[in-house]
Amino acid sequence: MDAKSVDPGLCGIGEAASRAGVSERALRYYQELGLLTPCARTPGGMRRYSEADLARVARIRELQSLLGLNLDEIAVVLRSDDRMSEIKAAFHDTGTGADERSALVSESLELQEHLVQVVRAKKSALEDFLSDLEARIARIKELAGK
Amino acid sequence: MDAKSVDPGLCGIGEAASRAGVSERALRYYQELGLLTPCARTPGGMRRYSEADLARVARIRELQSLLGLNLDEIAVVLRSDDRMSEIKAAFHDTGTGADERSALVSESLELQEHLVQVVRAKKSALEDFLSDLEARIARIKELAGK
DNA sequence: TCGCACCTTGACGTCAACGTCAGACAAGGC
DNA sequence: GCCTTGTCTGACGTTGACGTCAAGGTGCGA
Repeated sequence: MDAKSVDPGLCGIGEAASRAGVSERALRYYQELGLLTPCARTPGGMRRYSEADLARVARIRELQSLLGLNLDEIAVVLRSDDRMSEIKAAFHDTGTGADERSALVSESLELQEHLVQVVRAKKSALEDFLSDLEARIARIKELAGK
Repeated sequence: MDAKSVDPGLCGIGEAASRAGVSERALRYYQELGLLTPCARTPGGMRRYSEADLARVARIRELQSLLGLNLDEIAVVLRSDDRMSEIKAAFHDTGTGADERSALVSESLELQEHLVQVVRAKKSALEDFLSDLEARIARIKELAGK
């Protein structure tokens, strides 16, 4: 092991925060809630974040701002995601029982499809809102004369 | 005035709250922030809400949940709405100067068009999110075998 | 090995958007 | 007039999502 002990592609909490556009406190808070555990620590105990970790932060922010979910609800979604990649990783593993596995898959599927319903509802509500807004604008322009 | 002194179509804060799907406290709070002043009070000082008031509450909730605006931002939007109806009402009134009026109109127009930009951005972000979600689901279904 | 920037874990503070409670007044049927 | 139910105005409490310190450890170039 003559390579640097610090893996390349991993960064500290400061850079992670600025690259993800959140505060360091937010990252520690997400960890507190079990939303995001940095992929590694240095021997001295300092957090190291990977690209995947940063992507996860982006997902969290998206679920927050786009769907208006709170962090507890986001935890549910993320945990389901994690189960899925777990299953995908161990897909050919005979260790996990087939029925148990399919139960997890269908559970996850259900959650994702529920999420789709939520997003679709939000989207159509947004479209209604948008056409209403445009009607308003048309009336204002009309009022503005010519 | 032999009619009941309480106008029909107006309701107290309790009914207003339950019909609007919010708490009484929320209605009082919106009033505190200048978002929604009930159209009338009884001689004894009790709030009376009209249908228009209830529609305004619905608008507030829409701006909150759909666009994720906070109540201060919502206040700006609503105030602009109010200015517009004011202007529409006094459109043929010679009292308001033409230049002042057109200034208000274009100011309001600007705000509404900014809002449209926000909504469009949100909508397209939501569409991206949705197609991502559907791709996920497809993969899960594939994984689920047949 | 020193220095300094970066990081650690508590622990308390903050802000928005209400929730909740107390004590008193209002409305309307009997 | 009385009683019940609804509502009033403060005023303090709560919750989520962090912000902000304090007191100390870590990493690493000079």
